[in-house]
Amino acid sequence: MPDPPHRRARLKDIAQAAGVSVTTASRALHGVTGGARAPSAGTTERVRAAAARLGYSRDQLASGLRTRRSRLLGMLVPRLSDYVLATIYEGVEEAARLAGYRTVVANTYDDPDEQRARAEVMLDHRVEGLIIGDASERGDLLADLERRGVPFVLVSRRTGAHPAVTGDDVTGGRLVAEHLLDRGHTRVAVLAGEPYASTGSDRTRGFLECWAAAGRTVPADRVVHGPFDAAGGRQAMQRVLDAPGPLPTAVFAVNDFAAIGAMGALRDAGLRVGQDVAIVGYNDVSLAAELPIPLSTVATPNLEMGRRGVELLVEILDGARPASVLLPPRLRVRASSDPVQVGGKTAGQPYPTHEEGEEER
Amino acid sequence: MPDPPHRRARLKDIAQAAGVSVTTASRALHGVTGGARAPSAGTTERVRAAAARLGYSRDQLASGLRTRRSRLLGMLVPRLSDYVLATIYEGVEEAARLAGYRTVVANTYDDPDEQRARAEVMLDHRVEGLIIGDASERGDLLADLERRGVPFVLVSRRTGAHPAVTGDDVTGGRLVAEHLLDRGHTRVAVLAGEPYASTGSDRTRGFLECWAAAGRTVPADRVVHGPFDAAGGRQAMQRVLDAPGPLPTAVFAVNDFAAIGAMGALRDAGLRVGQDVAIVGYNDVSLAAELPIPLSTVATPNLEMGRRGVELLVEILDGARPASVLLPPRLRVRASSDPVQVGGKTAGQPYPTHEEGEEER
DNA sequence: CGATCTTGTACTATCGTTTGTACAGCCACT
DNA sequence: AGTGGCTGTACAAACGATAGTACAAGATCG
Repeated sequence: MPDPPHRRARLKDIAQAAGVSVTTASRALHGVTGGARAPSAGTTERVRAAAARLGYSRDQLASGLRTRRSRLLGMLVPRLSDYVLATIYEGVEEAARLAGYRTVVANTYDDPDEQRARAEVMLDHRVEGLIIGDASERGDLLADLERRGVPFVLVSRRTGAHPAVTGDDVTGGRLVAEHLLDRGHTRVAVLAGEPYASTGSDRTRGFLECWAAAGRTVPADRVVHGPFDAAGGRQAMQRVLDAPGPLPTAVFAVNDFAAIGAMGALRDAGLRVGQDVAIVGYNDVSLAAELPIPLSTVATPNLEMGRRGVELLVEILDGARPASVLLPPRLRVRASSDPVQVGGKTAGQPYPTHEEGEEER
Repeated sequence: MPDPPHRRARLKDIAQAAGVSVTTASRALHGVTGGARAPSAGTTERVRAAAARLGYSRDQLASGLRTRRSRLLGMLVPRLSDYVLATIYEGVEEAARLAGYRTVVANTYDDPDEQRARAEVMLDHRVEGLIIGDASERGDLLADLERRGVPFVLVSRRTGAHPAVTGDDVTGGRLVAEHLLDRGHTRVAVLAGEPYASTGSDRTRGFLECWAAAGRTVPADRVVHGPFDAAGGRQAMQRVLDAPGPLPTAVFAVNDFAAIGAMGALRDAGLRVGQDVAIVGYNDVSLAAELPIPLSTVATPNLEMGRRGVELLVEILDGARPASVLLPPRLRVRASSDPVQVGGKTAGQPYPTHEEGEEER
């Protein structure tokens, strides 16, 4: 027999069933705060039983209205179909749950207007804080939020002095440069991602600084911006290939998917990835190790980033002013930049080989 | 100068500023329903102006409490870092917004307990309906929801007679079988995905039925179950390669990421994808076309699936009993199953070639 | 054995919004 | 000129839960 449709039990029903007042029912079900007294053990037991029997569950809308606490955190991402951000969100969701919060998430497609609109909707829902995964140099949302006193943290990308949890992208870029220098490369191209995202620009900067420190240069037309996906990587790579001058022997793509797209473009141009051209990506997406030509890349602790983001935000909600967090990157060398792994044949001079990619899981 | 921290304007403040009652302010800001009368044009204008000036925005908690309408839809997914589900969610979010709803989403990791727990939390938040992207043969959540009168639709996977929006996976499997038969393959393996998910099992069934109809059989140990990701695909492929008997000349993986993992395993075994072994995936993820060896696959309209899911749910909320929707799949032949595209060399006998993969965007 | 303290419970106001109804003013009509 | 119909506004009661406080009963003390 179906229940009367959509009639969830209210606290009043529980109280009635247990023969107590709503107040007592409320206090029996959830710990007592403040100076009020707790119901007796017997009463508590009766209320609990009644609640279980009637399938009671608290109405979060009403509860939140009264307590002025939504226990809700909002997250903004460029888009969830981006594996990296989706993974970060998984970390956010997990940590938020542990901390007693729920989360909502919205795609902003890196559009400042969307970003603002989605943030406002979340604030209408009285989220207690925001986790911003799409911080960008454009738009004034962050300054505005700060002025209004809305608690927030950045994850993945940083900008300005706002509290952020990011990978140490400058170091990551440097690791890649060191690796490629170590393998004897001199002509290199960088697929640098979107110019407004710190992830791409920091990785690029770290790379170029290290490269320059080794006394080598990268011509300006060999640093190409483009979207963080396979199609974007393919296009950017194609632009490099179409440019005049000798082809690069190594490519650094600041994103694995862009790297995969670039692999396609290289192959179409008749070049063998890992032999004629080395390529290194960034993020170590789960796919990277499983590709036909496994992709060298830099691992970033994405789940961890999400978790730490929530922790930081919770600290801020508790009134602290925590410092930003930089998570260490880790180079994973695979066949795409290591001719030895690809089958022994070397491209040009033989490179020294050393295994760095110790797996963790 | 910072506003008094965290003090959003309430309707009362607007009313005061405009010199009217809260009632009138409420009616001026949002259309009037029922038998009540609308404020005059002048009043409405004054209220609107005050609201804009004070930066008012309705408190959804309070509003929802009073109206008993949260305008919130909940979606359950196995995990958002699964590209396919993330894309479906993008469609859901978009359509929900157009229909005046907001959405929340939760990962269930295909765990029945998580699934139930997350659904309950959403119902506590008074979501008006659920979009279930992780329907499985296990667990009794759906029957339970139905009994309780909770409106829901399934997307991506179907089960039982519940209203669902899915791809026509049986037909999709058949398309792949026809393609491989057409190319003259006789020995085939199927990487069939998780046994509890209709996506995998329907695609497998469609494939096997068509294959059988052509008078060919697939030995039981050539139909291997496993996770829908690259690592799962690699493992499943490895199991096929390790089995006794002659190697298959074609592989159907019911998921693109599994197909990519399988490509890795094949390559490790010294087999050339697209020449020695044909491989076809499923979903046409954006990566598939950009791979070094572009992957043949079956395109499923994922965004559309999400959108239609919301439409169906909204119809249900309006009291209708809409029929399930099957979206047509589309075969995209690329180099991984077409030796001509791979560079002219054929594996065994020459196959007829025909281009089917007209792009849309 | 009466006064005080403790303990458990209920009463009541409140969060911000919406909505049924009451009411005051105004116009037009007979 | 009196009545009826409109119109625009305000009052007050919800929605469901929580928190401060008041109050009744039992325990404890001199």
